[in-house]
Amino acid sequence: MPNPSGATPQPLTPDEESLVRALGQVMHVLPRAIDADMVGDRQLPLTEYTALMNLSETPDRRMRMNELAALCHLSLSGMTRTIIRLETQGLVRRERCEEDARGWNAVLTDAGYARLQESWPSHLAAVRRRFLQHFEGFDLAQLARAFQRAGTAEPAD
Amino acid sequence: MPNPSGATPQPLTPDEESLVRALGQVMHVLPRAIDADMVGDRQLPLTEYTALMNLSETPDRRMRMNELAALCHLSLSGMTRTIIRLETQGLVRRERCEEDARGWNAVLTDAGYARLQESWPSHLAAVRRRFLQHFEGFDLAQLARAFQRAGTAEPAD
DNA sequence: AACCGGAGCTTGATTGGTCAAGCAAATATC
DNA sequence: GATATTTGCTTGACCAATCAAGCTCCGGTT
Repeated sequence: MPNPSGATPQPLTPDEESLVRALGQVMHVLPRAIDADMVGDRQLPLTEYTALMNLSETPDRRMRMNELAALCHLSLSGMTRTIIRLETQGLVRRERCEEDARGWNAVLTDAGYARLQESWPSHLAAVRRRFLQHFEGFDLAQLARAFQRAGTAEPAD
Repeated sequence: MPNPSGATPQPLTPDEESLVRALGQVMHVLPRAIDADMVGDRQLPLTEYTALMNLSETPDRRMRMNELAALCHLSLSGMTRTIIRLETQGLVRRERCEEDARGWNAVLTDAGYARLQESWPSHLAAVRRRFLQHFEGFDLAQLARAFQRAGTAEPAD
């Protein structure tokens, strides 16, 4: 706790304040909006989409639960549950891991791959329309680096 | 992704891609991190903090459920439940609205105000440390405007 | 003045996530 | 090589949010 008792810290400047508020709003609105676009379009909730996406980017369309969870920003148990949902839809199948019998691979099925192909354009369109569009003229790379820093759990200080 | 057959839309540029990914990470990590900082510090989860905050910014420390829900980016029922949690901690009290007997006001109690005073510095510090710090040198006002546009549910197109 | 239609809020059911405990396989230690 | 520890994943209990249905009250019609 950076502020030892007593003195109140410097408040935010108006610009800082509105940035923080706007980010709060975006964090709330954006996932729902993208989700809605996709559900309306190709019935894949964002979490499930992300899982399929990450699987598809792998050479043999399979990944260990641990790794997949990390890439999807999900807890391991959250991942288990997501994969179960996908499995019951036939979009993913689970196989025991050969070199470690404790481990499982989530494997993208052909149906899953097909579904992803269907969903991909509408996801992409939503991301552009809802987000990227508003950052034309910005230095995206610089912005991306700042967000990467902010997304890294522990600031070094 | 793996770009298959037919007329597929233009994929994202690498910079766009990393911005989107980084934003995804931030949206996941940041609320949890701030929440953790605060819980460790002054036991106020972010949602409840936001509610108290908004109440405190009002001239008479009270607000109708509807309005409060909107400001907290919460559904009305979500707001009801949050206020109930706060009420059982004695930080907020509910009063029937005078000019409309259907309505309720959430009212910040003295205890609530005190608790907010305690929490405020650590919240502020967390926001700075976890977020604002990484945007030094940026044009914050411009950035805020872009986020405001992105946070407005329907893009005009 | 009795009646609707709709507004303001709460409640019930469901969802999608978390954390903690459990189980089975792997690895380290003796 | 037997036992203890650790790892990988699942399961159970819980929690905070959502939506849809319900209740109460308002206000305009007639």
